[in-house]
Amino acid sequence: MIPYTNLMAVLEGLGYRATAPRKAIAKLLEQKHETFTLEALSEELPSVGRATVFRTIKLLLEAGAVCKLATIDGSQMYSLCRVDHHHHHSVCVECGAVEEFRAAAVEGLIGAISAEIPGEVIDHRIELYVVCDSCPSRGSK
Amino acid sequence: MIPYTNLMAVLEGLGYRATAPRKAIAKLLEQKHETFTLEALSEELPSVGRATVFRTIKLLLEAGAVCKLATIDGSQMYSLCRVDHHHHHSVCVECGAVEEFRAAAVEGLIGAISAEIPGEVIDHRIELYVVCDSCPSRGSK
DNA sequence: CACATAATTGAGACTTGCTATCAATACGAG
DNA sequence: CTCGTATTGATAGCAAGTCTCAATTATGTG
Repeated sequence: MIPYTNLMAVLEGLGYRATAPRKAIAKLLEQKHETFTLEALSEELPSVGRATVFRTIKLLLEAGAVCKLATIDGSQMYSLCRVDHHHHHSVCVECGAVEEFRAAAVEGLIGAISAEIPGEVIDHRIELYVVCDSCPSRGSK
Repeated sequence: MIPYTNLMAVLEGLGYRATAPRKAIAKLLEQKHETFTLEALSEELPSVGRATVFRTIKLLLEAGAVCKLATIDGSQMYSLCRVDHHHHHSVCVECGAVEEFRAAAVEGLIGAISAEIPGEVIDHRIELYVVCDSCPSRGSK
């Protein structure tokens, strides 16, 4: 299965019902290439109740189809995952565009650092904040 | 100046007055080797108003003497910085103990990744989640 | 040291982001 | 088509943090 191009299928695969609100959310998300906040998403879907938007994103988060990221100032934002393996994100601080990357080197580095710090490393979080090529302050290359 | 062993001096250096509430907060923080939440900190200092605790931590955050971290589930926590250069954190998910590390390799890696992703990397966030040696599920080594 | 004054404090109202409740509704297996 | 259960949405609630403003306190100056 190509995992996250069909969010409704992901939810149905987990036994959730295909309701109209969920379909609307899935459809909107599949077209999103930027980070979003739950509040903003809810505003884009006035026909769907706030609580349902929040609940559905939570389901997708548990399913691994959506990631929760931290902004540069620490607040929360979300992003659709287009790959199903472990990955990290680079986020444009101006437009919110998200890229997913998987650098084998990252995992190697984590391993190396693990050896140097006390305790057992069980998880990690890496986020890069960028200004993307199409944003004004860079000019389109 | 050894930067963050004397938090009150940091604040005074920035022109802030040495008030009793600030001294109490500074003294408590200097002894903390674990992450904390603002709420918890406020509870530990019943003699200081909630708003003042929050405001003072915000000043220390701006001064770079305190860092804001994300828990493994994305919520916020804070930690005293004991070094004044760029660094990252490893946090014990059980007891909250924080270690600061600076791996030159990290910066090298970020540089290498920068070359591979579109846009200009302007900042990054790396956090390791560990179970430290003195926590029950590891046993003290 | 006493004063003037500007910074600071604290109680509590408010905001923001998210979760829980529960009666009404809609999905979908049979 | 029918029924049982999952789901919905309006709203109340909660957690974390900020704002307001009158009262208080630190500090430079005389």
